[in-house]
Amino acid sequence: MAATLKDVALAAGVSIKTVSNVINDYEHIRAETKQRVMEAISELGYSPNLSARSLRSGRTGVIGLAVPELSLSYFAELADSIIKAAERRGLKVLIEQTGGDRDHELDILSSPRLQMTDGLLFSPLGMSNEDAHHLNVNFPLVLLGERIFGGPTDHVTMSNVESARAATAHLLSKGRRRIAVVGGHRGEVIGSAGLRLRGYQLALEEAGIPFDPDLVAYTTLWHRANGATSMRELLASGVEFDAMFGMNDTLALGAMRVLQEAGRTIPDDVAVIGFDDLDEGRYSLPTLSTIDPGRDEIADTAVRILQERISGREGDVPPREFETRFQVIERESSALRE
Amino acid sequence: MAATLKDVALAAGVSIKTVSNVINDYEHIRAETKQRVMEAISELGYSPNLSARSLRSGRTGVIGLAVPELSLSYFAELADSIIKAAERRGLKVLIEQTGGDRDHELDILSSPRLQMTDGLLFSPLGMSNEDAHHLNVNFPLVLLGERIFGGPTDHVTMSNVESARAATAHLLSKGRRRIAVVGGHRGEVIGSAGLRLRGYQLALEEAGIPFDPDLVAYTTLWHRANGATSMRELLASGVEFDAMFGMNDTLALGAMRVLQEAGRTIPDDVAVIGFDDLDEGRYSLPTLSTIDPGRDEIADTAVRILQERISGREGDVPPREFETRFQVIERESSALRE
DNA sequence: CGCCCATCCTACAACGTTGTAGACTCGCCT
DNA sequence: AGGCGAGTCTACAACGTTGTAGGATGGGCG
Repeated sequence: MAATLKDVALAAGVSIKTVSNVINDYEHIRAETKQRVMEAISELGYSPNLSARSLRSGRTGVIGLAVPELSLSYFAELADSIIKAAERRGLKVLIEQTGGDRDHELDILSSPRLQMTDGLLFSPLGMSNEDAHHLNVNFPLVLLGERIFGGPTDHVTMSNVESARAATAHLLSKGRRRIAVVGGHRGEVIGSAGLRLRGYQLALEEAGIPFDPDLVAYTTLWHRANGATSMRELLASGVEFDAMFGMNDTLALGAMRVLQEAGRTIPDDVAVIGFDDLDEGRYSLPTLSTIDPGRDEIADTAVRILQERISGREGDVPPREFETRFQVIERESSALRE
Repeated sequence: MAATLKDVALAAGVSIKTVSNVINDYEHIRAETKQRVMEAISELGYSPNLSARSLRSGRTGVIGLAVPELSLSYFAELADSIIKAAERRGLKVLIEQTGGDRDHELDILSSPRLQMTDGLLFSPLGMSNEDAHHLNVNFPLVLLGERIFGGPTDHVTMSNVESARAATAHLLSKGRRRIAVVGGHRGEVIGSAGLRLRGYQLALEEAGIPFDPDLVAYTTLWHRANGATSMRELLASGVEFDAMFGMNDTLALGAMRVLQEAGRTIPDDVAVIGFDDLDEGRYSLPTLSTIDPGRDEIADTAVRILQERISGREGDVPPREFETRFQVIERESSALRE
């Protein structure tokens, strides 16, 4: 059906290798020959068979991206950034959803299906630091996220502790002293929840405010529903607070909704800040203060170093850690006179 | 590096074709031989080279999905559903972002890069009905969305007219008579905006209410910002209305936010309904009434018929149109005594 | 004049897989 | 006994591409 090098070669009266050379911009070709080949190519509508090319070269030009779910806005926006970054580097992205499930994640690391790709950007949620050794795979892998640190691969992550500290400090700077936290994971030390909670505690410590465990609401997932439920629990518990730090924007928005239902005014009664800088927070009522974790920078760095590993130039460079710059974004939900 | 059939064959003391047969579950193999091969396979950690396989078979097991942007929640949730539907059928999904740009869209239809896939799910935004002939491509293609009707390919779409009519009828049933519309596209007949506006008009007609052009706010894109801007314009224009139909949830949420800023109570002053059933609308304040367009059904149907076309069993079946079932979902933003 | 080198092109093999054709062994039927 | 079909396995070619080795031509230089 589709034209091959052979067809073009026949039409142009040259060998297939010459056609291949034309396509690959080989230098030493007579202008006239080149022209003739080009004409044959466009006449036959030839375009190279990528499977064959990749069989020969060992490269597919495709990278895999494994995330929990695209319906979680954070990962949708991350995927968006990554696809754009990959496009700038001539790569395509194949997306795999793990559902945040550990078994599914481990599956992907060992699955042969992934061989249609040159490397993998991997953002686990179910795996924990003890699973780090599973990252020892024989294909290029760049780890994203906050579940595993010190693993055997390159790792790109946001500055969780620092930025959570800045978020908390921001609320403190508004005169708030009783800051609730929504989204903790019980017992977690490493992982977004653990790290961000640590940042929160550090900020309190700096301000000389004792940590009150009753102010922390724990959730399993970080969906809107969990934010809502957590906030209901906090309110029911009767604990007092004048601010809230949502471990991500989605949680914060879910919680904010419940706060308002309960008649609390934001930011006057409760000042709120989230984390992730989702587009959604720009149009909520009130607009949501947040941490911009530098998503584009994460995407760009991740794709760049994955490509470096794929090209093999860095063969024996030891695993590297990258932390991106963050920024506190003040919007209405925390806009109080300082 | 990686083991090949040859290595396995050598280790098991059989021909490579026998190994291939074992892998492909060929019937007539002695149990003992099979066992020996299996052992060699797991010992060497062999897994088939998909590029070679796809060169031989002409299939990659990957389908493409071209959408405007994943950061638009609707497309993120659509992609989520499609990836899941594809997984159920043993397919992987490669995602391409067009930015809703016509040139980029046309590019994809002619691009050789797509040859790493067996077929394409294509959701254009920039192309219009006059571009329909560009869909005449030599690879399996299933069209999604509302930009092009009657094109040369299979098409899966939601019931735009019917569901917009139902949405409008819902507001009418709440006693509302002046229903503003946010998200019109000037002059558009075909396309989500055109069709949904038509549904709106049909509902009015049925209720014997004259159509007032001043109630329609036009936008270019359907982002939150556009919903917000449109609503500001409507308010500034001084036109009176007691309800609003947002052509999608994102617009509705952006507009709702402005309405509330302006001191209007929802749903008492203005009843609101959107379109898409985004997760976000479940946790907004107030929660957003909407149309569930049957996203999972769209995804499932689209992947199914694409796979049918890929398998070629339907060689000469003419292009088919599929319309999914929709549902009106009433939430707080339109919850009035009837 | 003869040699060498650059230019331009070609033949062939190889990447790892699967389809095709066929070899060989049995047991069973005629 | 001979033939036939089913079961088991193998050799070979082919998918479309690119790397390698090398052939042919012509110009420059000793």
